[in-house]
Amino acid sequence: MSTIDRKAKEKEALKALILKGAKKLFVEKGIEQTTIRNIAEEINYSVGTVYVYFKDKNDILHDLHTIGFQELDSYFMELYTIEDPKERLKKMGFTYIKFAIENSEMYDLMFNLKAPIEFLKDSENEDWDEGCTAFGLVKKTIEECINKGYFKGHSVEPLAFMVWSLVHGMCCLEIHQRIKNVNFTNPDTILYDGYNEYLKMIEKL
Amino acid sequence: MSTIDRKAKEKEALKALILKGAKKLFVEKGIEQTTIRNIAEEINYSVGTVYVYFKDKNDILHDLHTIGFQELDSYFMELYTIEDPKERLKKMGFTYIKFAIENSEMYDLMFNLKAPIEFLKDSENEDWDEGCTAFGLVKKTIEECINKGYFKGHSVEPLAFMVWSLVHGMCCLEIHQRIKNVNFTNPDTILYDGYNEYLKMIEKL
DNA sequence: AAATAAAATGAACGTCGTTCATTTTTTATT
DNA sequence: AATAAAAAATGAACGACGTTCATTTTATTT
Repeated sequence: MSTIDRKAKEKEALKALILKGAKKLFVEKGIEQTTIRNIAEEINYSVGTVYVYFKDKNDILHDLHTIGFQELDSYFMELYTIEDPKERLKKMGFTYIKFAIENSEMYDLMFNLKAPIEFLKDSENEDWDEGCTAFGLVKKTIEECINKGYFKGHSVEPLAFMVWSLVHGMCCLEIHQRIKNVNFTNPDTILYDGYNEYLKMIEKL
Repeated sequence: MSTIDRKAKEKEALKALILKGAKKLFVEKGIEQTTIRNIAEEINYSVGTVYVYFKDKNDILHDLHTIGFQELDSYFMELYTIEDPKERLKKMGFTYIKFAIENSEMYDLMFNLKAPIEFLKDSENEDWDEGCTAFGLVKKTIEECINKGYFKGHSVEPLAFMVWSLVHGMCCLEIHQRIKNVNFTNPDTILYDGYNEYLKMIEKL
């Protein structure tokens, strides 16, 4: 059945093509401003074809959010070479922020927008696997820190949640333009300055 | 000119009525799901009337975001009685989170959505006054802490930004449903547990 | 070459934000 | 009190959105 195999591959290819076109437009002009018609036009297919391969817009958004987590993983790759867990945790914050700034639309989709979560509700698996994996990395690193004697008096999950919230909050304020519109003395460096406070804090825990 | 005065008051009243109707529907069924037609129907006016009093949907959203900050102020009122700045900073985090959880749609509008910021660009005043005032409160409290000898080695603005980001991040993860979909051991108390880590952290700074 | 199956299509539906010529109501003038 | 002028309210209409599905086009099998 080589025909069936080829067909399956073609279907996968077109699905990937749609996602590629969608992502390009999302990055270019924002998720909200991108329509299904735009995506279809971008890849020279009709609107109807998009709906052959995806149930609805949420379906596209969910797949794209999964791709986003793969890209975040590739950012995190460089962290695996860092032996000391505390050093890794520090660098992780930087990498996370870097990803958010360089991929703000994708970041918003992954961590803020309703679409990917709404899609979960309609599917059989209600867990947010991508989030679990990413957060698991933070938890694991903090666990290593605690095992090494750092962060005395702290619990793994609550502390991991706090650290995640801290960098996530910075990223959100930045990408939602709440920083440059508040009169910081140094609005251009406040993200970096805030990250340095994070480093100092880690040392004091 | 009592007629003119009355007219002005009537205009203000109808504008407030539209905002009240809009807010009710926003809270009930979400901002995205609320249409101008919904709002008009809610207050028994025509669609056209809404556009007599507001330039567009962003205009409504911006006014509502301002109202949101007034409500946040009322939450913050209880903080003014706290003399010790460090104690006040701790409580401020709790109050902030409480507001976000109890007014999640308004919170999203105030701190995440593009609409209020986009509206600023089209107006003469580009500053985000509401945000400046709210953040000024955090800055002032931290400044008092530093003046009292706390937080040695830290700078006011970067630290204020970090603290704001920390609680903001928690609120965002919660209201965007990224908490309950990550397999926390205690998903129901993780917000509270995370806040407690925040308290411990403040003590160690 | 004909029959069958699969894939792609785009017109059409209901709804959205928004506009504006028209109607209704209120105010000012006689 | 009747009329003219001004202000306020209206809702049909527009283009664009996500989505559907009967129809057409293309590919595969007989």
